[in-house]
Amino acid sequence: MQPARRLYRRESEESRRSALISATQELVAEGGPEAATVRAIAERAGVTPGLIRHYFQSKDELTRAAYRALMDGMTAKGSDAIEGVGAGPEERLAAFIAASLRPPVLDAGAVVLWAGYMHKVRSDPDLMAVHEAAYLAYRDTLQKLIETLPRATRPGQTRAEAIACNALIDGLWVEGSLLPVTFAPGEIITIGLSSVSAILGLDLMAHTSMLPDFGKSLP
Amino acid sequence: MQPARRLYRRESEESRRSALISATQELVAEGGPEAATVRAIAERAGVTPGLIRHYFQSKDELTRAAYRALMDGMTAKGSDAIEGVGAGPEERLAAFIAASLRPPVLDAGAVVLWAGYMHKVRSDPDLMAVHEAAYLAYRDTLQKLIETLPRATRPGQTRAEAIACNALIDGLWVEGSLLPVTFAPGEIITIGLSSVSAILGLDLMAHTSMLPDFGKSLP
DNA sequence: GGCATGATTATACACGCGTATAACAAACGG
DNA sequence: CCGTTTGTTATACGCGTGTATAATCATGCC
Repeated sequence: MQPARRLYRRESEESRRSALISATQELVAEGGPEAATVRAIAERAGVTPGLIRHYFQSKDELTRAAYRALMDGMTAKGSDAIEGVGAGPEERLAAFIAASLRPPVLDAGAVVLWAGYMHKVRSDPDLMAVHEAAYLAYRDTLQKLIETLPRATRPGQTRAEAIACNALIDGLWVEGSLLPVTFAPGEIITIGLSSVSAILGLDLMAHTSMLPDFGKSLP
Repeated sequence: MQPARRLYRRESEESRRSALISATQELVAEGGPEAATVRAIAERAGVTPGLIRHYFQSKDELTRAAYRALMDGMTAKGSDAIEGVGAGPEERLAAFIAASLRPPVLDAGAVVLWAGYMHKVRSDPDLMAVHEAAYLAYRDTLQKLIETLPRATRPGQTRAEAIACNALIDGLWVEGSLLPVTFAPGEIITIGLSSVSAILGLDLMAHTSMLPDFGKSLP
């Protein structure tokens, strides 16, 4: 009497791939890259290890797919934030910034996941291209939002401003996620909005009325 | 005739420990955390693997020591930058910022090293304390520099400004290191200085005359 | 200059990793 | 309802990992 062979259901290629990618992301976010072993990923995704090699040529390919999905998801969340919001340029910019500095984007797991892939990004040209595309897409969205503001600008000015605002948001994203205890609730968003305001020479804080979670949180 | 036993010299505990720590940092910077195996570290440090356990109770302890050394070194380089420079508050602040956005601090290896430890920082309370101390020390230096500026300030203002400037510098540090090709030489420093200027309401670019590598690099 | 000390090397072990391949069974067409 | 296909499981292999322990020899002391 040996243990019965495990029962299973056949599923679509798409659902299996996304389950494996999600499992990989979760494990890296929780325990760093070394926690995302083939066996752990399979268990998390509810399959046996061998199946990974049926959908991905190697573990490395799964890793790349997971990174691509991460970056796509993060830029998508930023774009979503400016979809439903009102037409005023300041409101749209404020919503975009706030969305990047609030869960689920502002999240320690996301930062650890992002950081865990960093060295692979530098050594793998394929991942480097993904990273660069995502970074430039985010920055470009930011720059376009900045260019719609009612201001007079010098040539080249908005590029520098977009780089600066992007860096500011990135830095707040990392620190706010890693040391949440150090900051009061909403403080990260407030600092982000007022600093971007200073860089661009306007007042985004006056356009936050329709932002969620923004009652009276200024420290 | 078997191969002769390897010759060696006895060295001080301090030199062996620092050699092992440096080897660890180099390997993580070059190939990520998984490249820093016990055997690779030993080879890089010019010893055999067993010696690591003679100076560190476990590989994990060596890892922690390497992270501590990294953070201490980075904050020290920032402090160094404001030592020799002139007494003007703006000049000192500008020198501090520029030093953080230039090699050897602005360096892809350093970013990869920093990122490689991130998940351990989150899971190990000891490393978390090191991270928090280093972050707050850096931010505090920044805040003190800001407070010496000739300006009128509201209570709590400089804290928020220090957080913002710190985040901006961090973001530029990461992006400038990871995508150096995307930026013109000196562009990162220029953007850092002018953005901090905007946040603080002054003009640091007028106080960069004694900065190295700052001839005519404004894009 | 021989001897004790312990820094350093050498060897071995158990374990987990990614990978390869064979056995099985769930779904589908006839 | 049987046969084929192929998604899925099961098993095994080789390798590299961190660790433990024994052997050795460089060094300082008397």
